[in-house]
Amino acid sequence: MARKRFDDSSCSVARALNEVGDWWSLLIVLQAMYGTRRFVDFQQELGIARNILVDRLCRLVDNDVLRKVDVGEHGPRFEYRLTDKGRDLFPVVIALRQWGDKYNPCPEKPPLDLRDRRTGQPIRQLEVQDAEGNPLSVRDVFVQEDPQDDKKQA
Amino acid sequence: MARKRFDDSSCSVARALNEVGDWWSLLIVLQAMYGTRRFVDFQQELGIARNILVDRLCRLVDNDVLRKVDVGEHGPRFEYRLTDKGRDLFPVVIALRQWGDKYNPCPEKPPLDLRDRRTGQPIRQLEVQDAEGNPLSVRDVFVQEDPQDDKKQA
DNA sequence: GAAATCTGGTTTCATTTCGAAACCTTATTA
DNA sequence: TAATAAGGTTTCGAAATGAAACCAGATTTC
Repeated sequence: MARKRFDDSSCSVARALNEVGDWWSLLIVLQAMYGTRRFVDFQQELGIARNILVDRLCRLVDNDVLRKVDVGEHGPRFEYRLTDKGRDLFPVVIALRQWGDKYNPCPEKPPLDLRDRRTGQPIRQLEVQDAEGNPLSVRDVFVQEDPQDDKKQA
Repeated sequence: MARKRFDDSSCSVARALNEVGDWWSLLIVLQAMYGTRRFVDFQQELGIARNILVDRLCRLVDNDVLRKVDVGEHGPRFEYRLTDKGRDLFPVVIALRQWGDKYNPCPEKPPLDLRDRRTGQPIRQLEVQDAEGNPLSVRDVFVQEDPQDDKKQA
């Protein structure tokens, strides 16, 4: 892909977006979190063009977000399953979902109600927190400059 | 834009990606969180083409993620500032950053060290939690079906 | 055992989008 | 008066996208 890429960027957000920052990749990961595993199912549930889906699945596999597993006992069958790295996108997806629910609720339906399987309770609102668990806003944080200048521990 | 859009999608993640799900929008928001406000600064710091930047800024303004403020006392001057909605993308950005730091660390530099302005301590790792604050993985959650259909308990 | 089907793709091609560079307009400064 | 700055717009070639047709191996159906 010839879009400007950021493989080399010193910003890890940019590098993360490099892997899952296009229109489809994160939706594919989301579908996978819902349990979708097979090519045709991704295709139908997302309504994505097949060639694009191939491209994205390959890229996600290359980036170790998904694993392609041959389950073909009768006929060609493959499954695309989340890796640990892929599952670790859970907070990203949840953060996006909560933001979407807050600012762009669907007028008809209520938002999807995600709950803890164990207790049946809704999950908590994600928030950025300080070391003690107090909520932090954008303005409450700063970037600690490279501590190698002043001799700090490693 | 003629990419498949999801304005109508019942999935709030899809609707969120609709607003900030392209290559540049979230990076613009990130820059804004770092304090960038002016057109030329976004352009130079991100290395984005000017026409694309115009398009994305307009879209972010339309979607109420940024506000365009005329600060032109002498000559044309505008600032693009985060709205509350834009600032609420903070957890999304942090989730992406932490994921990127974990799986795609920059080999040379250490990751950006975000700290709490008040205490100087690093911020906490984001995690999805249940009502009591215990961590939840993808597999620990389920989608509560619309409770009006069947009278189920949790 | 031949035909239709399912799965997981490729290929082709028209339409969009991207990115770079040139240009434009208003206003300020040298 | 000329040069510069800010914030765009225009143009154009290159790349990505999406739809639909095609393909190939294996399998069920008749």
